Amino acid sequence: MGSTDSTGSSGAPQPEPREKVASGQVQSVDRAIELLELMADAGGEAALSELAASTGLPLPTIHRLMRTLLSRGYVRQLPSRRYTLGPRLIRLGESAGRQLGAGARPYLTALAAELGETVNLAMIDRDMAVYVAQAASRHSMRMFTEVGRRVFTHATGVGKAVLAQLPDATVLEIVARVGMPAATPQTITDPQALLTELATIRERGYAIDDGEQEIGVRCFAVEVPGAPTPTALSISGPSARVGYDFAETAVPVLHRTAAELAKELISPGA
Amino acid sequence: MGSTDSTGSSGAPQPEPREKVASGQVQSVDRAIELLELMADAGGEAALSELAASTGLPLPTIHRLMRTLLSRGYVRQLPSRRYTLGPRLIRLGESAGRQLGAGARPYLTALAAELGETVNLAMIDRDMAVYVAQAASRHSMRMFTEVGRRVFTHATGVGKAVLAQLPDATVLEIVARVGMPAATPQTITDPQALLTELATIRERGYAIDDGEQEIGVRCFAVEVPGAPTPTALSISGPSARVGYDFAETAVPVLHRTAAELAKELISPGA
DNA sequence: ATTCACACTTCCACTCAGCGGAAGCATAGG
DNA sequence: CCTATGCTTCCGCTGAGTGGAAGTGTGAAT
Repeated sequence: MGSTDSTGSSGAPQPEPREKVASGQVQSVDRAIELLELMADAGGEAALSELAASTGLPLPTIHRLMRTLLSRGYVRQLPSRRYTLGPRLIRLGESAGRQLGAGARPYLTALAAELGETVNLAMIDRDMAVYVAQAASRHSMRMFTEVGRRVFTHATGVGKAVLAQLPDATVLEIVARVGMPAATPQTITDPQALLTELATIRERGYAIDDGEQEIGVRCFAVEVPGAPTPTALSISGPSARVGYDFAETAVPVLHRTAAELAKELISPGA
Repeated sequence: MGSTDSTGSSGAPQPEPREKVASGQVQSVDRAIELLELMADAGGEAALSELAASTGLPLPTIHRLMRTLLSRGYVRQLPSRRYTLGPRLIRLGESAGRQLGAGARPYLTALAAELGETVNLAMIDRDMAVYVAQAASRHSMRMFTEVGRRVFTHATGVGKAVLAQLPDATVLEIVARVGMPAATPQTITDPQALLTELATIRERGYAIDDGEQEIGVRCFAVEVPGAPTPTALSISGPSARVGYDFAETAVPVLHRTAAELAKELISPGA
């Protein structure tokens, strides 16, 4: 992205660039996606008029787009005429998750088995980090997988490991957009402190999250080098079990696995 | 696919009705969705030219659509320039799943606890049944949830319970489109036999799947009456534990829960 | 029971977004 | 180095998409 901007200097009688769809893209598709996202933000349900209010688009336009989504099963319509996200999206999401976590799973499972703690793979999605695969340790078998969950980048191991792959300017843009809320007293909440931390991470070769996301949980994370989308691999567990000495064992294994994962992600099945 | 073929004979200058998008819908959105679906069918990954071949659309058109999806994170692009489904879809699918299984989960969990077997909620999606929520029994804790999985309607308890809510003509259309492959020797593979079975289900008030999907697994399923999309609730387990006498206990509870679910699905949180 | 108000849906003519043929680039293979 | 293949950009034409206005249904108020 970051395409047609910053060159607003010329005094040409520009007809107001605004926040239009980046050129070379399809307006109606972009709008349809915006509607889906809005519904997701609203908890998966919305009325037509609510969508109109949020987007500023005229009702007939939205209605037509929703009809299209409806016929494809991407949204459903309740008897109250309100819309909800549809069953077909589950399938797509599953497929995407499988694709992303595809070759990854065996590596993660092996890693979790070897180190005995929970392993996560996450990549950046807009301004957040999204978990795309997980191998749980036997200790904490959770009913609900974390896959699909989005977390702030500044407050998690994987998040910081991902940010460390980006230029500082981009990092600042991200935190400017989404902010840096504190999840715990340990969370980094200052942009400059974050940049310093990222420099340390690049130097050291791995990120540490020491109760910054959840008190009592420590996490070591490394980048997956050369992944198509900035990606990170982490291992985490209770501070009691996951001490700093644990890093000496874990980090080399993480790096090795990350390198293998990189190959797998770039040319699947190769 | 199968679009502009076979009718090469007539010399009439017919503007060719074809398999157009139903009127009042948005062509480009429909096409974008088709691309996503194709990618999912192809295992989550495809090259531009493959998509062109499958859809019959010209390359530039597809390229533009993919660019839009790309910028929204609905697809990613590998260094090989091939496309894969993107991380953002996971989030959407999660949200859709949460929405669909929303109020349902507590009911399912209670039901699973009360009856001690795995409970599933499924709804129809095109020509298949898709699981939208599950509460597993303690017996068989699976690593991978079944949520999102799509199954044939004719070979499963939930499937048949869903079909029983549809007119025979619609049922025949569905099986004509997707066929009736046998999952086990018990699977119903004849359309007429299926219609007879559905009549029995409507009469009896619940569906039985006796090893038709998987040998040794029995399942009782009831419709969720008045759901916006035809939906069914089932309980299933090994034939050894789930005998026919079990139905006497289970079915009334299933019916009661289904009725409660119906209310919940129609007006969430009410 | 009747009216009113609101929200959704359909209609239709204008027009600009989207389309796709053709030309331009990269990248892999010879 | 050259060729082949497949992706990407360009650009003028046009019909798909748009959105104002009118219609319809539903639920609340009187």
